[in-house]
Amino acid sequence: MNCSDCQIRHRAVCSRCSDDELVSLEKIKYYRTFHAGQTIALMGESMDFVGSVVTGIATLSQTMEDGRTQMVGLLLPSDFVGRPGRDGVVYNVQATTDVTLCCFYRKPFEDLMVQTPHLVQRLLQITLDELDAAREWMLVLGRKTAREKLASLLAIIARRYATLRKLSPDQAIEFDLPLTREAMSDYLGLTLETVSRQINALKKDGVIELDGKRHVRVPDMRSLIAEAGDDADGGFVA
Amino acid sequence: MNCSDCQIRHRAVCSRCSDDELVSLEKIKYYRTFHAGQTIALMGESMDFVGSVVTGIATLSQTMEDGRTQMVGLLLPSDFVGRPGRDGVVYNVQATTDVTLCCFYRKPFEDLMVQTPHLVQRLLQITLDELDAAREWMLVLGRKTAREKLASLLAIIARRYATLRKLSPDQAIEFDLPLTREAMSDYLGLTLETVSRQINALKKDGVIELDGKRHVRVPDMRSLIAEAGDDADGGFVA
DNA sequence: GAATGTCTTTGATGCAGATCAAATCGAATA
DNA sequence: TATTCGATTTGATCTGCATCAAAGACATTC
Repeated sequence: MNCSDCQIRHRAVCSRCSDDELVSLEKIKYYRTFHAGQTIALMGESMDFVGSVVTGIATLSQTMEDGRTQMVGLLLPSDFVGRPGRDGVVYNVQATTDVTLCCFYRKPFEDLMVQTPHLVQRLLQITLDELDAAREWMLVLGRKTAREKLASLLAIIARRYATLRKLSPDQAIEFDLPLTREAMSDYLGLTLETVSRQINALKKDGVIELDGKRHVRVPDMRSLIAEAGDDADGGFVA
Repeated sequence: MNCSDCQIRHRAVCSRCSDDELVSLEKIKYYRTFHAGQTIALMGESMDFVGSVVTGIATLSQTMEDGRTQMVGLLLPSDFVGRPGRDGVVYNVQATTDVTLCCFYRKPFEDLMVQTPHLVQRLLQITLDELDAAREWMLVLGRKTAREKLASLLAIIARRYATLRKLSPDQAIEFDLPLTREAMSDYLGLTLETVSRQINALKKDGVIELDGKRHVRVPDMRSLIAEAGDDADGGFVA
């Protein structure tokens, strides 16, 4: 399996590399899988690879001494993992579902960065995207109500699924929630009880449909986005 | 005035450039000042420069249609401004105090980026720092109490002042608050009344001393950090 | 030195979401 | 089919912060 075989073309690293660069990347590439719930990297440790998510979902989170935790990143397939040029990990990285990563050993990857400027350009753009997402998320955390927070999260996930499956933005979207109520609460700065109540409120109001506890159908993306308090086109990616 | 004359060596752009690169940067550099309260760039517009803050304080913020606003970035002297490789501005950039920017025209700057890989490396590191700060801030917004939020903000500002003035982290720090109560509330996802109450509570408890409404003295950084709920060494930069 | 405007403080009250507690559901296992 | 255990829902109550309202505190201008 080589880079262009990955089921999903990584937005992250090799999707725009030249053939030569792909060959160089191939040499330092390996795949690694983690089980649901498994820790990928722990805050304070050093991480010897960078890479991207091929399948599954992982999260980045921060924890206070007393146990309060806040998720600060949600990694879906094609997202980049790692901090090129730095060895310390500053958040906990955890597999939420089973996860396959396409990894590159960090040291040789960094050597490659020195040789191939355009790889660094690419990483800069990825990082700017992550920064935009983080800042959009700050607005959610700081200023939105619980209902708007839930709608925002569902909209993000729905949008990503639609993109991965190449659906038009108009049609109804259906997907399985990749997160537990608790993980959602960590994402949104709420308690899991509030998450449960708000999801069911959105269901009662017809904004979403639920089949079981995890399967969600969004009949009309626009009304979900309206609930999220975003302007029509807005809304962030990861 | 050339790049190395800036009162503060920009962490942002030219502080580690070679002489050649500095010469190239000089050619596309200019200074620009904004008055307190003035808008530097408005969301949706395009911005024709990147640069860094030489003096004064600027903020990045996002606003919902109904007027709720959340600050997503605080730019202190030496911080980088702009989004290399992109023209759209996705937040409002505003001068909080009078601000001097050291600007580089964006187009030629981007050309320079292609020629000088190490400049891109530098920008990647800057952006990773901003991302770390944004994520730390997400923990503040999502999980901290009003008192902890205030202590966190004061700690950030105090730390930055200490760094700029090269004070040892142990000694008492004194500074003028660069933000109004309202700006602080936008930063922290609170109301200005709550900000006022919590500041006065911290004063009453001896964590900070106030002289007038803006001048703050932190007799013991460690107790402020403890109030912020951070572990001793933790705490982010911008 | 009165008037005006901005920033800040202070008080009273209300409510969204937290907290505490106990069911209920569903999947996996025996 | 019964048992167990994690995930989720539901209910009752509490509380931290928002909201609404009004009164200082300063600086600036006339």
